Amino acid sequence: MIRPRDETRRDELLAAAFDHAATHGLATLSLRPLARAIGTSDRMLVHYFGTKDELIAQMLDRGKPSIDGLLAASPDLTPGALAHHLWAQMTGDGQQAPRVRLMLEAMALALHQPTKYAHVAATAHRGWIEPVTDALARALDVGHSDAAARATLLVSGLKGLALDVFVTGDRARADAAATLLIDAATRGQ
Amino acid sequence: MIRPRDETRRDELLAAAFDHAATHGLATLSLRPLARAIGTSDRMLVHYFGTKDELIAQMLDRGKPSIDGLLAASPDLTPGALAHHLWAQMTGDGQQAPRVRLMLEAMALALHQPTKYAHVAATAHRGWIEPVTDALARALDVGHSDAAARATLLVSGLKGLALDVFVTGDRARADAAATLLIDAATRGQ
DNA sequence: TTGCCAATGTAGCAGTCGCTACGGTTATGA
DNA sequence: TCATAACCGTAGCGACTGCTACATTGGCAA
Repeated sequence: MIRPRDETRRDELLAAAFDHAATHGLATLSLRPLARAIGTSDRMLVHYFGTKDELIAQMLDRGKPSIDGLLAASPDLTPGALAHHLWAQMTGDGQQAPRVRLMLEAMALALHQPTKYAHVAATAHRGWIEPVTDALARALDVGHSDAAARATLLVSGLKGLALDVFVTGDRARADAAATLLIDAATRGQ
Repeated sequence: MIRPRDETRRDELLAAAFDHAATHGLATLSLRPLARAIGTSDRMLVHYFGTKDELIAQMLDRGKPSIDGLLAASPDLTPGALAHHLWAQMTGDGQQAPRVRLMLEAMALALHQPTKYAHVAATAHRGWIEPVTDALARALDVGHSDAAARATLLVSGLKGLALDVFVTGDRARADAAATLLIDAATRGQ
């Protein structure tokens, strides 16, 4: 190869595209407005990513590891405290909430466009379920299958509650439900 | 008025459009393919409904998944048994599942297109939360606020789990999580 | 230095979008 | 009966879609 690809520029564009999608949504995403917003052209997005679908797949893949940081950042907290922290991050004003919204949108779009979104949505979703399963299995000293059920209750249940709070804005009701859910998922035996 | 509007035809078209949207999704819905599929023309959809957005709003309003029927049909079941029945209906092959999927999609789309979907999504959502709150308050003899938290956990939590099972296909893990969730939501105090 | 190829701009293609203008047909209340 | 408005087909508008062809520039390796 005479001249290597500019991977740095590519990563910059992917990050900017992800941020844009996280705040503006996937369903209405189109190349020209996206490119204009992040300071490039549709021509270049196709140049770096091939197709729009490929760009979306790589964007969603990029947003996946965000839960590892949360789990690793506070290894000494109890599972319950960690889960409450997770819930606060999912529904708060930080940078996690837009990612959660993006994943929820991807999962919902996968319902009727499986070939386009199902794989990336499932991959991204498992990227949350599996680390939480491992963490719960360790912290609660339960079997893998029990831990998987608890992790599913935590991650998917909290996602449903997050959707509720995003749409209805009724935070108090959702907080109470989240507390019930976290108790159930982290209770011994 | 010389000739009255044909409300019958309008209702037929609305029902057919709803069925089509429930199986093919909202995000990619467009007038021409929809019209072709239900035996009319985009011209007539605009004639009867004014705009595409108005058609969508009326479709979602019409197709609110009806939990009332489920609650009224089996008034003698325990809340736990009712909730398991609800879970089976949401994720099964009956006619509730497509409606649930449509509502999930509408809620997800409302995240980033609030003016277009938020009202219908929130309305449909409250149409589930409130009856379940009342039913739980009666059956468990708990206060309204406690019942609201439990109802939220049930309805929104199960929606999150349903999204999980739709996307990952891992029904066993989701069923186990649903059982944990239902226990937590219906346990006495 | 030179030759290759990534990077990037400009135009444009074929298709779809929501929606409308126009005109003809049909049913119905007056 | 007849005027009027609903009904409905055909055609098309302007905007947008993902994507591509073509040309030019510029940096790196040989």
